[in-house]
Amino acid sequence: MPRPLPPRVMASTDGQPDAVRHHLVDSAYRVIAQDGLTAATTRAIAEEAGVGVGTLYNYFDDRRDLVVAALLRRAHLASEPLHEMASRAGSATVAANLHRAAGEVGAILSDLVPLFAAAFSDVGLLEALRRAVASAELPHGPFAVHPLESYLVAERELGRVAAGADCRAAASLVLSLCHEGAFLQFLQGTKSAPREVGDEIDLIAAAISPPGA
Amino acid sequence: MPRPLPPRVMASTDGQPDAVRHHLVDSAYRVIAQDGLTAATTRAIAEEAGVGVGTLYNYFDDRRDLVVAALLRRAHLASEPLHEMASRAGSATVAANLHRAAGEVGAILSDLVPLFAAAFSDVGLLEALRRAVASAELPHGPFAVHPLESYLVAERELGRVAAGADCRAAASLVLSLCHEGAFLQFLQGTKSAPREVGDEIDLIAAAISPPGA
Amino acid sequence: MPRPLPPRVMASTDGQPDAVRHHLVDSAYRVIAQDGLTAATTRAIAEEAGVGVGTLYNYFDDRRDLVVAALLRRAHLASEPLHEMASRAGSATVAANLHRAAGEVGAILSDLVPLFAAAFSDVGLLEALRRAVASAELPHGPFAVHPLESYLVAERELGRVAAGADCRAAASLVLSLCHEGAFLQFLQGTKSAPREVGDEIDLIAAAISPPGA
Amino acid sequence: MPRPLPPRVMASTDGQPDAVRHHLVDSAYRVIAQDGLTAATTRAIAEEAGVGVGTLYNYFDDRRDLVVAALLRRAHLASEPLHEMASRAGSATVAANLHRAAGEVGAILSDLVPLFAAAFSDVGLLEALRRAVASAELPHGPFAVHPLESYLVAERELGRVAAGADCRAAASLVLSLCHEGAFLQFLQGTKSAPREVGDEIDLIAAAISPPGA
DNA sequence: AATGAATGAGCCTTCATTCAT
DNA sequence: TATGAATGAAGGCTCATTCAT
Repeated sequence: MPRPLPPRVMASTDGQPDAVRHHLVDSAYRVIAQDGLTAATTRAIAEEAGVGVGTLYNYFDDRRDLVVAALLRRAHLASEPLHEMASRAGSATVAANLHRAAGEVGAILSDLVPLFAAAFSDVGLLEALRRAVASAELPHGPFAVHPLESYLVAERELGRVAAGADCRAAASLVLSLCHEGAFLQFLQGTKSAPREVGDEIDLIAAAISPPGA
Repeated sequence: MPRPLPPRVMASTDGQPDAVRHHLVDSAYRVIAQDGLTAATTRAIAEEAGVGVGTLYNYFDDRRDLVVAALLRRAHLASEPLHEMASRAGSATVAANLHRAAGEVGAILSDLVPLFAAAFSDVGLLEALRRAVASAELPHGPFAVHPLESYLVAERELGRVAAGADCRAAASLVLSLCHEGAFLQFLQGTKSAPREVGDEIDLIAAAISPPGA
Repeated sequence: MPRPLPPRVMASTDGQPDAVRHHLVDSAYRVIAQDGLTAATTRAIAEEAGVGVGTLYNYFDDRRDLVVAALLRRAHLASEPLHEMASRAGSATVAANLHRAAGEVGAILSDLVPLFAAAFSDVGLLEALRRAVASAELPHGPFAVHPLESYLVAERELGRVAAGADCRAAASLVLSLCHEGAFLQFLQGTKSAPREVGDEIDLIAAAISPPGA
Repeated sequence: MPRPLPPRVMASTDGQPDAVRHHLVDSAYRVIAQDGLTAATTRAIAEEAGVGVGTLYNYFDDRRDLVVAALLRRAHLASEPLHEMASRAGSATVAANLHRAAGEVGAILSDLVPLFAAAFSDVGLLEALRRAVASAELPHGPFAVHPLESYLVAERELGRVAAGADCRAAASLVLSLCHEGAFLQFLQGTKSAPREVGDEIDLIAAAISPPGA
């Protein structure tokens, strides 16, 4: 007699399998984000989700599956806001927009880096993650280069970026900076001040500014 | 329960406590690098070292101690070559030197990033690592910024870098690039081609080149 | 990993959690009684119970919890028969009843003393035991003084014990005797003859007998 | 090259094998008394004794041997003062002397009971202890009955104890009382007040006092 | 298709004992 | 004969997974 899902879960998923999956994936993410991958036991995840342990196995083959799904879904959700970036072309100044973008990307990566980095501890998990990443993401380069590059290209078309500037490289540099910032901040402890990257952004902005500026 | 270390170990350590410690630390490193932190059980490390499990506890308080030592020692060893960088000022071209430096740093970080990132999965280990890092390393910024910055400053004094160039920011950008490259490469699998960062380095080199160049 | 408890266990517990708990507690008792606390490893207890090790942890927080429960439950069970003692007032002779009581208490303590004494070797266990004993038992003095004292008081009211006799002290002496007997017998080996305490009981009986007797 | 014993040990033993044995036995006792049998590891004992672990095995076959020796030697030492008891016959009052004896025996047993009781946790140790006890001690009854009985017999000869009194039984009762007191006090925690046994002693004293008293 | 008790492999750690020095 | 590093069996405990309900 398949008992129905508990009311609380039922309410937010309506029992739709996909919605339940998302609920479980989000619960897994929350546990990992809060207490680390090591603490993300099936029991902890089930508890966070408000379901029985066994239920997890009705939606995922095993714990690894669920964890990988949590990492990827989180990456997807987190990077969504980035896509509006191109629409800012022409407004404010290029340097200001890059600063702002760096802040936004930095916040996103502060979420993601610890998760993905943690996967480095488990070769099996890492391979599963690699397969998933290879098949679904990053077709042309590192995380989220695209939106930022698109923005710079748009600015170049507006003449606010030098005609010959390598927008891809510039975008890539900004992202690298954010990436490393997130990595180091987590390594040094969340309580430490976020890394200051203003000078580096300025340098990039200067490098691609049009000759007359 | 024979007294001396097994011949194989004896041969390479001569029974010197410090040499044995190093041997154990290196064994731990090899296991972690190859199979991930999760696989670095005391048994696996002892086996890799050719030693009984109990022996580990004659040299380290606990597994964490040993793992932290492995990470730090590796970081120390790996970053040593960087310090000759400043001596290259004036030779070849600045761009070429930066490309070369990026290659070297990239190789080093390919070693280190997976190790440190793996620690993100274990809150306790991470804290121990933070303490160790905070007390012994990185006094003025991210990993290894110093040698590269020193090199650029030297070049600036030689006039091969623009007088007003922000050497710190430039060095920091190069390192971020390498850092992210190492991270992504490991995420995508060691077999994948190392990330191409030439364009980004060129952009940086151009940004700091003296006006007339 | 079959779901239900193994048939043998299922048969005697019907799967009722409380019954299973009791089954485990009794198994723990048997191991401790037979082979000593040191031999009462989680594996040994699980084996005696016909259950997997992990199952123990579904019913108890840790080994100590289980052991304490075993000691207390045994004490409870063993001392139950004592409570009918008061009803013997007036029958037979006081001396005969004391002899009989000594025999019964002796048997009980032969069960209990080895268990509790064993706990003396483990400081942590002892403290847990102290807390349990302090909170749940022995409110007015040593183990089981009450029933015996009640009996003597009843006899005093019947005039078969001297009016001024200190029933508490007399009861306490009888119990001390039994206690030490159990201790020494266990120390000398179960096979040795139980200690002869007849003379001591006679002395006590004489001390409290009414003047005319 | 047999290094000599460390100076500190050498000083107090002069290197005499028997003195060294005693030193080790005493060290073992101190560890057991302070932290319990569980804490009496070979390392802890060796440390307390100021010698290397290996040295223990030059004087004892194994840890058990040493522990048994510690328990027995301590019992021997502790009960020595009791032997002067007989000389108190005729002085003060019998009751007072019994109270005093109870106090002294109680103190001794507070030392011994925890040690012997702890041995109950280890069947192997217990058997070794039984053999030792059987061969060397307690020929006629429980611990230290003899001195106390002798004292009472002497008093009887002086007429301060009833002619027909069973001195053995009376002595045995006093000892039982002390024994249980020590046991319970340890069970309830050293900090708890020592058990009050005055009334019981009075009862015994009254039981054996001469008719006219 | 939800559950959670049962399971046992496997983890980290301790410790009595040995033996080359 | 004193030493203490080396050893590995064994201990307590966790946790991914299964399956009867």
